[in-house]
Amino acid sequence: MGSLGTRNRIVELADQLFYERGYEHTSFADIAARVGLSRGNFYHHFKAKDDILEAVIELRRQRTQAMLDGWATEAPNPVARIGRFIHMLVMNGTKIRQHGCPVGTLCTELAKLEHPALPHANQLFTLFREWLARQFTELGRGHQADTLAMHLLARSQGIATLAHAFDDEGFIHQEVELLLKWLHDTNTAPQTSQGG
Amino acid sequence: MGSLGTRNRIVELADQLFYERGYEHTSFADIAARVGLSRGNFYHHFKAKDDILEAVIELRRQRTQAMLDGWATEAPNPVARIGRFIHMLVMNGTKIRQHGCPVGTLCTELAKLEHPALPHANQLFTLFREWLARQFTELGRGHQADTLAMHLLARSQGIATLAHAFDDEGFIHQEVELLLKWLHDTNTAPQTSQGG
DNA sequence: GTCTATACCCAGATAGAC
DNA sequence: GTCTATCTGGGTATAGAC
Repeated sequence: MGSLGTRNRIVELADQLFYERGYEHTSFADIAARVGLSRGNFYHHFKAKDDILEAVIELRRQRTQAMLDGWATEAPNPVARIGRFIHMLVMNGTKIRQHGCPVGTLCTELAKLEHPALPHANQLFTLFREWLARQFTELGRGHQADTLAMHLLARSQGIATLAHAFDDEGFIHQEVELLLKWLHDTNTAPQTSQGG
Repeated sequence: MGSLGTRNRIVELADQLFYERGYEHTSFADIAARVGLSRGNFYHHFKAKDDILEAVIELRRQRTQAMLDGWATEAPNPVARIGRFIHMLVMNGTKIRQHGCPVGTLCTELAKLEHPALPHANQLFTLFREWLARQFTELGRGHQADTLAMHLLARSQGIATLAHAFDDEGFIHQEVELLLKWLHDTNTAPQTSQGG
């Protein structure tokens, strides 16, 4: 219990630091200081830095899955569920302005490092992609569900990147309105249109 | 001339390495090895790593400006000019798939590092933003030119991020088609619409 | 202008006492 | 399980010979 608690605390705080400062820029000393542990004691819980990264990604994966499951049960229909995804940009607006999208920034960094954990991190994107595609399929858009999912994912990524770079919250709201309009049009337009 | 040539070579190759591996992950040794210089000799040209970064950003700024100037003279009208911007995603598709957008990935990394060169790097975004806004203004969209510019910039960023993460070239082509359609619709739709 | 040698620091990682 | 002390490597940066 004590051990598990400490381990969980490490992963929790490493998760925050990796998001705020990036993976490479976060040192053991940084995490240890925030947890309140000595550096030496660290290796009792994790043999290597890569192991902490894997644990952090796994934590994010589980939380993302739980969030998507929650949306799937709370929201009454696919349009409302996709609306929850879009609304996430507003809900997390402050964090996004400060640190960008946690998924996008991590995957981009790991790709540049050619880090072996990259495929694991990309699963976070895939989780959203497949969940969104499932919603579009339920809307009768099965033949282009993945295309629509990728389109929405890309729009969200771009919004997060620019809101971060320009530290602009109003921009998020503008773009969220456009996305909701797109979602509506996509559902009422002829089935051959992909939106845009 | 010898000195200037070496300095330019350093900046040129540092530019490539920062794009491929990221700024923090690129060491002096990496650059020196690619240039064919000893580490010691490096400090004859640049006192600190930050100085190389500034020089790289300045190089990119000048090249971006020259590219935008070129588009402004080559393309006969604003729509064609904006089309050049969109087409950049296809032209640089291979690099984008491998390393992402050079502007977006640099700004995101420097933001996480809280690096003092971040405002300088953000100028690269601003260069595109203002150039695009000018094109929309010429199309009679002055009252929402900046909004449209930001929208297009965000779409491009998102496309680059996902093409990078999923290493997917077909996705770029799909999305470029949607962007061209959006550009067309934006020009024919009533002036109150912001596109989407 | 270019090199070798080296100082210096901080990171990841280990050993072993308590 | 936690600590201090320490090793090792790689990074930035400097000094000084050629």
